[in-house]
Amino acid sequence: MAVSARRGTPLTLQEILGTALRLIDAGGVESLSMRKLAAELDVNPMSLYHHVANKTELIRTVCLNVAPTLQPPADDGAPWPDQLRALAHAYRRLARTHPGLWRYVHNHPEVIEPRQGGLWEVLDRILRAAQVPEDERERTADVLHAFVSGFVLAENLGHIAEEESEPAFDTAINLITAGLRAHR
Amino acid sequence: MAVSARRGTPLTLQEILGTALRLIDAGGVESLSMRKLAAELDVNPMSLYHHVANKTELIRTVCLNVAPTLQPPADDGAPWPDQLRALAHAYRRLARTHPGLWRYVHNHPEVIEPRQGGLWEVLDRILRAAQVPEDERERTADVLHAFVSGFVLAENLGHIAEEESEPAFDTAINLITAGLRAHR
DNA sequence: ACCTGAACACCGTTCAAGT
DNA sequence: ACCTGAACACCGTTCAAGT
Repeated sequence: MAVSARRGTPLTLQEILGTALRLIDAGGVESLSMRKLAAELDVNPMSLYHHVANKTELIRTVCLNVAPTLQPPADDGAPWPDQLRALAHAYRRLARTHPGLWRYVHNHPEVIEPRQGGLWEVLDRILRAAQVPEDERERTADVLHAFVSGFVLAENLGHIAEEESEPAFDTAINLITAGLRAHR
Repeated sequence: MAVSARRGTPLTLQEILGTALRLIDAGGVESLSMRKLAAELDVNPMSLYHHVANKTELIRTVCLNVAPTLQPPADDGAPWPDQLRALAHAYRRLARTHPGLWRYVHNHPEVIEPRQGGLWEVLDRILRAAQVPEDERERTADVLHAFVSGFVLAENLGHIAEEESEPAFDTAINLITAGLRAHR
């Protein structure tokens, strides 16, 4: 059995992932160390390696657990600009809930490869509704994703003042929809 | 005098900065360590601290040295969409010359605070030419910067396929100019 | 003035040993 | 099966000592 001397309960993967996410939310991925995580769990650092191959895989697992939290809004029949705004809003919300983790994923996109979550399907549907020609749709989706995540990252890093946040988000979405409309 | 036993020449700040930039260009900021840098310079790790306060300050100095390399194109009287494209192009070029360093700055904007380089002045001039109303100009500049750097980061991270790079850049710029025009 | 070696407080991870 | 301690190869940085 060999339960930890310092704890009554055996260590579980869920416990590890939960605590890791908490530490990441608190101080960003940079602040997460295997040794600190183990201390937080009141366990020997090396015990973690019985549940997880290494640090990279641990972070990746945390990411893959959080990713499905993004629930891209379903097609409610609203005009496409409204749906685009709603999608961007959902994306931004997730980023704000886990800023450190989101920043990590954004800088290590390979972690979540291939493009996960209904996000890309929904985006494609919206671009179709916006009558973006088929041969430009994927490219346009890439560009829009880069634009919105660029904005979200700017916010995340405090590059955009708190009280400017909402009006700037409006400006961003309006610019995109106006651009798409003109492109039609 | 006390010149290094292993080297004939005394260590200079310029030499340190140059080698640091070379290592960063080769492997990103993550791969730069004081100890590796010292080894590359054939010097004791601790000698570096005679020329530089610490690692963060070293990287910051490298950044501040590279930043002026961005020469935002001067006002040549061309239509504003062309000037906007040229500005974005210059920005993107710098990012491609030093991908690792650019990524670092982009994720640590405080390094270059306040907004450096003629970039922001030029951007403001262009938005004026595009007849963006005065009270929206700063906000719009923030959004455009976030958009373009979002795109550049996506490229930087290999999120956009090599052969898609140029057409995607076109799509990005066209979307922005179309959006600005409609907003007028 | 400039350089250095030893030392400290951190990392991630391997491996052999404990229950 | 699960946990652990000692050990290794890395970090950044301080400090006292060398020339």
